[in-house]
Amino acid sequence: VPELVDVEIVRRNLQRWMRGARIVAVTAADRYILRPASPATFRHRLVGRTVRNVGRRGKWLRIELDAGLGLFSHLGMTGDWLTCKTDAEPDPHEHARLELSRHGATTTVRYVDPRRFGRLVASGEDIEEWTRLGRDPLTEGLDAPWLASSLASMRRSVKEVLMDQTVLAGIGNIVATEALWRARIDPRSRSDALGPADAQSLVRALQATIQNEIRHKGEGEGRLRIYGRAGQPCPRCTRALTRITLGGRTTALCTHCQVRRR
DNA sequence: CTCTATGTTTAATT
DNA sequence: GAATTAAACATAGA
Repeated sequence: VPELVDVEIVRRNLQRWMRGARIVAVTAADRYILRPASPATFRHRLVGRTVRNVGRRGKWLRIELDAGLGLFSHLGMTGDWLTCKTDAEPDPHEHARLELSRHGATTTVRYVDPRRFGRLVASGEDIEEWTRLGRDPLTEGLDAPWLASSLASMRRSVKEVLMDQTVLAGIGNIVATEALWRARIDPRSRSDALGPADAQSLVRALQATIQNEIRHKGEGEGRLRIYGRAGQPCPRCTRALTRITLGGRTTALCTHCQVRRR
């Protein structure tokens, strides 16, 4: 459940379930996922706190509590927050459960994450992973001159820059792959070889891809044009899509209509 | 059995 | 030193 649009949907759910509620009980024991790693310390920081708001930057969630505390949550590859009945049996991959009370009504939410790449951080101040995030395309918007200067200041491939969370917060492998196809830019192009027109194309492509994700949320993968479709015809020029590895991530592209900038 | 996976960090290699 | 690549983390599914 990992790219920005999915995380935003989780944020809205959490906001609805938790805002204004008091945390009356916490169950959590996974020293790999929790920070601080001590489950007792982690639990004690949360119990008794009231949820003021649920925020998001990129792929990070921040459940804002009273007393200046925050519960930061990254979903990794397979993390998700769900609501369940208070007496529900633990899910096999459940790693945290919060019981909340609001106007006498009880709500239970739980964090489920089969691969356990996610993190839950209970902290009295904003964590570094949060503060060093770059611009969030959904909440802060994008503009071409800013992206152009960001691209020009780096010497990595354009795809790696798009996925750099300190530049753009929330862009993952799917959105980066799709947006570069829409913008007709070869993902291997060095970012400092892109000009203002390329930046403008990319801004539009990113916005279109993200809006398409919002529109088709929960509709499976039919929404994607080239991600995971290597070997199949390019939807634009019908030539077979190629598969490469870039920055350690699988990338689909059309070597015919995505032009490499030099 | 092998390969791959929406993420991120760290170690190793070039 | 910089840049690229591999490995690591855990688990499920094709």
